[in-house]
Amino acid sequence: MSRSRPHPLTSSPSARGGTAPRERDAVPVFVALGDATRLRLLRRLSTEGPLSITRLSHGAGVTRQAITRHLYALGSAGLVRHRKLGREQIWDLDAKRLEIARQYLDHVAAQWDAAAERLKAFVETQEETTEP
Amino acid sequence: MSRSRPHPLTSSPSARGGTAPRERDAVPVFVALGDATRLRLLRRLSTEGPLSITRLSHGAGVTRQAITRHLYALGSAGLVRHRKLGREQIWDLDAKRLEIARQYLDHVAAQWDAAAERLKAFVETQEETTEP
DNA sequence: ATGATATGCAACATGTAGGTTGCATAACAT
DNA sequence: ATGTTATGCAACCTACATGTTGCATATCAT
Repeated sequence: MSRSRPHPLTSSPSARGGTAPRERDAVPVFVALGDATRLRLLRRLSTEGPLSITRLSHGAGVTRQAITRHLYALGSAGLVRHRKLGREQIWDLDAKRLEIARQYLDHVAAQWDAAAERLKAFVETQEETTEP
Repeated sequence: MSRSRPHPLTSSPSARGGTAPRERDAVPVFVALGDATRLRLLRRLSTEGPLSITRLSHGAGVTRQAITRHLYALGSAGLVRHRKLGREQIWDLDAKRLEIARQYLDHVAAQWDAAAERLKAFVETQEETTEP
């Protein structure tokens, strides 16, 4: 959809100016995404907007404290952030870091695109040398 | 770069035909990607082509057994596969599953794009409205 | 002031990821 | 036949992620 359009929110420095995202930077993002509860939190935040811990805990299947930890996990990966609002703590997506994460994903996907095509070409020429 | 071009290998059904990838399916992929050693393995496979366990172990910084485990971890996420070739075990990327993984990433990225724009619009109009 | 609500903090249990070492086995080279 | 190379298998260790419970504290509503 909006895949190759330059984003207005962030000027996307690292991926464009020649500096490809390194594995080291991508790892914590993937780690953060590697949990069903956290993915659900991200989806809720991306569809319902900013929410408090308590609201995010409802229907989550785990305790509020567990949700709190997941939120901080997402936070240290730079995917979400929070602000205090009265006695509530409101969490929302961090657009800036989200853009960076998106570039990681794009980068990985592009790598795989290239690899897939190399693989295709490879298979076409190598098919018979391996096995009967 | 090759982001919006329809892929020849797989006709990208899920992003088009309505079946969006669920979190449950994406989680193991992200888990597999959430490790520096494994990302390096994927990168090597995507640039150097199919390699044996021993070759993948060289310069990896950990033991061969550790690499073996990482490879099987990537394998159970469907990102790589292996075949026996003499006394060697050759690992390579699994193009089919890779395409599915790529769609996950695209889906997530698209979600975030939309959320980012909603956020932008939200901030522009909501700056003063605190609570419902 | 008082009770209800939202969160913070800390201790604890448990599973498992990631790594190691040691030895066994299979396939190759000579 | 024999040594070398590539891998398999298993036991073991350690750190940490995930979840819990219990209690304390801050904020709100009345």
